[in-house]
Amino acid sequence: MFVPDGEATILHADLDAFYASVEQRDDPRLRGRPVIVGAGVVLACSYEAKAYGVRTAMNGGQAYRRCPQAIVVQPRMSAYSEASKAVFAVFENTTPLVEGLSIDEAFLDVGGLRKIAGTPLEIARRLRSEVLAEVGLPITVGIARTKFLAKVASGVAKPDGLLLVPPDRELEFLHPLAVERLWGVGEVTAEKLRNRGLTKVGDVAILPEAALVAMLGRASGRHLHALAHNRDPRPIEVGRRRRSIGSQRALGRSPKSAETLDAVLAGLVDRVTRRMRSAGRAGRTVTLRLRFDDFTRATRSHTLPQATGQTRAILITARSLMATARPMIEKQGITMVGISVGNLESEASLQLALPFDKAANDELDSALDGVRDRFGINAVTRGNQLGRDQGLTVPMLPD
DNA sequence: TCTGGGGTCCTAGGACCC
DNA sequence: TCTGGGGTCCTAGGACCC
Repeated sequence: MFVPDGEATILHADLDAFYASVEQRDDPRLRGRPVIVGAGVVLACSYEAKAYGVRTAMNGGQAYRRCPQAIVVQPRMSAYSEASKAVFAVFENTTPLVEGLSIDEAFLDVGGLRKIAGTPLEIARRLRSEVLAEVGLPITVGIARTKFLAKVASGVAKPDGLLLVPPDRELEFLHPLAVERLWGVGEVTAEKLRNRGLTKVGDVAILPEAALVAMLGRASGRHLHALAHNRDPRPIEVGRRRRSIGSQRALGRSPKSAETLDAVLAGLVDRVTRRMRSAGRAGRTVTLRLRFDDFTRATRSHTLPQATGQTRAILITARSLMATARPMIEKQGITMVGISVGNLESEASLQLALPFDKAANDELDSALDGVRDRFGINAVTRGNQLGRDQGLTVPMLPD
């Protein structure tokens, strides 16, 4: 039996049904009951709702048919972000080696803490009880020798679980699992594998790397081959920074005038640039994202010579991208518009190159407030089936 | 009433430079 | 007349994740 070097010292900590758990924590009437967070689409659902077949990203009508008695609540993003900060404080208190993956999950390396804090298993047990005691949320922890395996372990252990994969039993654990358990295998890849009779990780592990590369492309093939053989040398990366900041908005199916689209665009740019400035980031590449009636998508992007966080510069760029996309929009009917800014730099480097003109920017911000008021784009509400059935009107824009 | 909103990474072709 | 190889950046599209 192959026994890899090293010990299982990587923890993957993942909050269970995060948004829904925060709602149940804050409203005792929701505890023990099926809870759905989200308006037109399920952003999160409690395990009680999952038992009825409700899933994240399911549309509202479908969720309602599966679980009519579910309680639907509007998302409260600020509450989630606060809860996330509190949980990450517990992580940081456990070890300095924390790599955040998203609002509700992180890797922690607890190797080297044995003398002062105990074994990884002991540390994980304590972490779970501290998160519960201090933040009031259930959290699942997977422990393994690699990041990938720790994440698979927490996925298997959910909800409210703890699972350690001993280094001498890794393949025994991994190979019977469904390929969908592998990080990076979604619907499309799973279907390609299924078509060739590959449903378990062990099935994939039998194939030579070249066969997987031919099937899935170079990066995906190599990635999958490595994971199926349990190779994942990536260390914990502390202090990763975001590479883009964006905002998007669904528009419904009715036709949009050019003025309405421009107001929506201005609102999105305004929101994105405010977030950039408060994060102290500036960016060079502006991307316009569009979705059409038939759910096809398109992007148009432009890279500026200098990074900026100014509303005016980003808006001018966004407008010209929109102009190039005009014929497509008229032909296909637009249902979603988004703006994101990438190639981010920190604002400190920006200050050297391009002084920030606060007065001009504030002036533009207030002009944009006027645009928003005129078109009411932040006040738009659109009732939906779930909301109406609950006697609620669910706003499309929580802000 | 089918279809949020926030991200990451990879691929592939073309422009451009050396 | 024919004709390198390598590298970087930009743009557009696509898969995937939470």
